[in-house]
Amino acid sequence: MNLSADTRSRILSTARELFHGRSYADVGIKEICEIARVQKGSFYHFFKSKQELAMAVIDDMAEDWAHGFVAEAFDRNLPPLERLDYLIDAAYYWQKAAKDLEGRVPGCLFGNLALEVSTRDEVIRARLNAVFDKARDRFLETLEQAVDDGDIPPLDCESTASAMLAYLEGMILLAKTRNDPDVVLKLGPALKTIRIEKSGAH
Amino acid sequence: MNLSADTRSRILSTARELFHGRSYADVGIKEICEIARVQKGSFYHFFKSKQELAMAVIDDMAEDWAHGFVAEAFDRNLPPLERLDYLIDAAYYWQKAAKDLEGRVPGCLFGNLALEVSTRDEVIRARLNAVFDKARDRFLETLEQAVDDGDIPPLDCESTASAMLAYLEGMILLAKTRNDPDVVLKLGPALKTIRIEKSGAH
DNA sequence: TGTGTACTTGACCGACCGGTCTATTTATCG
DNA sequence: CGATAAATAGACCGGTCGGTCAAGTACACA
Repeated sequence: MNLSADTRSRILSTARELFHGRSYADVGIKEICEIARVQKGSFYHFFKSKQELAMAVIDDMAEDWAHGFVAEAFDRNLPPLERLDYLIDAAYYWQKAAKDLEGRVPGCLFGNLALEVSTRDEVIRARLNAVFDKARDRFLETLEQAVDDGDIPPLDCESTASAMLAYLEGMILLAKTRNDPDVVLKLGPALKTIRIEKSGAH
Repeated sequence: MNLSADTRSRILSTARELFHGRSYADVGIKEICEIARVQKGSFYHFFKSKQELAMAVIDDMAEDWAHGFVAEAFDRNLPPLERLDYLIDAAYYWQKAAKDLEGRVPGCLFGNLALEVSTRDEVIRARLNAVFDKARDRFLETLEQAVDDGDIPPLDCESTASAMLAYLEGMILLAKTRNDPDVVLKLGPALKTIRIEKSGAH
């Protein structure tokens, strides 16, 4: 059980790194196995297909996110608007660290997979969609508290939360295309300016 | 010359549709040739590699963009802020039409390619970067005029222009992941709220 | 009419893809 | 110990990938 659990997690983390650093289609199972020092038979003992591996990778990373820097950034003890600053910082340092290490800004694994795979694989698309929904909920609760605290005038919290998520992904997309993590730092401040008014009151 | 030019453009438009609707890696040269009714030898007479085809597709679409709906949306005779509304509308109808036709929101070809390919292919990445730079310039001139006209208070036009581009791409990414073009419509209004202050005056 | 060039044809190539299969080793537990 | 199942090993499979090539056809201009 111990050894096998280790094998599985070695596959998982290797796949995660490779998918994130390159792309889903570009990384083959053979390569994953070689780097994880696992044989193909073992691989298919734990994952019945590449698609299932992708799902596991998504879940794994979503889990890490939820308990990692996202949890920190969206710390409820922080003033709501300050959380957004933390988030930008975290996103920046993450991309920066990856670039310093690998030479390339890898972007957001979820965004990458979404654009690469979601027209071709409905199952993966749905999973990514769920991850984005959870991320949006973090923005949502932050916005609601900010409104409650009087930090910002009332607005359509749900739409604005989605808009902020979109902006975050857009920034990272641009940073990846420019291969420059500083994009996140430079564009970050605009996150807090994003507003969608309540549809009733315009 | 006429016949061959037709062959080339048939390859180009077929590849464009397929790349946009699915992904770069998922579409093979064989399939492109079959749909374009062209033999492989002819294909390699016009394009010396799949990479070169991708470059041509990017240029082709960027050209169409520049003279198509982007030119209309960024019409200098329109009030600056109104142009942004046009842009959102155009983006929405485009995604909507594609979904009605194919059942899937295809997203933005440039964004799709950027996230799929830019960690692996420096040449394509650079080209996509140039396309984004041009798009940002459209936002830039719009913002500068809006400031000149007194429509909005002075701000860091360049950063804000990039931020708006990021937001546009982010919206489309989300719309694609949700497979719902309405996302663009719902999140569109926030585009105009995006602001990055001049770094001197904060 | 001959000749060079642009274009087309489609068979062919080695490499690699995701995935299968059988045999064998290792851990678990009575 | 013996039995059962979990895990590993790695050869193997059909199919597809991007790309090549030799042979042919169509058309320019002399």
